[in-house]
Amino acid sequence: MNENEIFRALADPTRRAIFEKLAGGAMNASALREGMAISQPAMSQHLGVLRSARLVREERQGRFVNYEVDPEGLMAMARWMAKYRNYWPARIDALMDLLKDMDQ
Amino acid sequence: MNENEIFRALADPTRRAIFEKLAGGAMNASALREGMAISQPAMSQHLGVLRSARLVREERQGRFVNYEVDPEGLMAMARWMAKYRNYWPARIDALMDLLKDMDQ
DNA sequence: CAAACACATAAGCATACACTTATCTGATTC
DNA sequence: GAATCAGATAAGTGTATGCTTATGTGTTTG
Repeated sequence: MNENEIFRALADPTRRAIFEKLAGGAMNASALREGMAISQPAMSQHLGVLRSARLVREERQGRFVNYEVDPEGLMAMARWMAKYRNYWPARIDALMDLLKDMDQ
Repeated sequence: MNENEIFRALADPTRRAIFEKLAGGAMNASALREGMAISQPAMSQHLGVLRSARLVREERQGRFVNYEVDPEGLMAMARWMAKYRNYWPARIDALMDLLKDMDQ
């Protein structure tokens, strides 16, 4: 699927920090920049990468663009992990089985 | 933690292919190369990256080195995902709670 | 409608990364 | 112990990537 984009997106620590911040609540790009020592274009580019990986989604609100976590990316990651559930400790194995069920 | 190494390691499609192959059963580096159009040094370098991310572990056997999936890397990934369990669909949420319990 | 604002895109640059071709290390076998 | 084999390491190279400084696009406000 788009595993490649997902793992590539998360391979960058700045993008993981952005994602983590968004996980704390939806925010626009300017608000995300606060306390992050990152230029406006860089933020925009990072958000673009996260968005095309479906880890994040946007919603225009006037002249602001609100960003929030998109569960789709996390789901795709879980589906990838589910393939290797035989390598999980026994207690986790049951969890992954359920995950697999969702794999419609 | 070593999330950085993990996501970086998995960002490369060749390394994911190697990991997937190892998930099918332990193998030495030469066996891994079969049908993979990859040079011996490239394979060795990829295995080095996967190993330092703890996605894979090795065991010397004579002049061969046997590689296998190391559950530690997958666990670390799951722990990362668990942080965002509030963004998972309800049914998955319960799974992630249990996962979090393992987080000793 | 002009200025200001939020954000995206363009273009250029320095570094990281995946590959290559040697070469080295360590183990086995004749 | 010399040749061979499995694998690691070294060094070099092209491309991807994350950044920068402009500049562009769309929206709001005076």
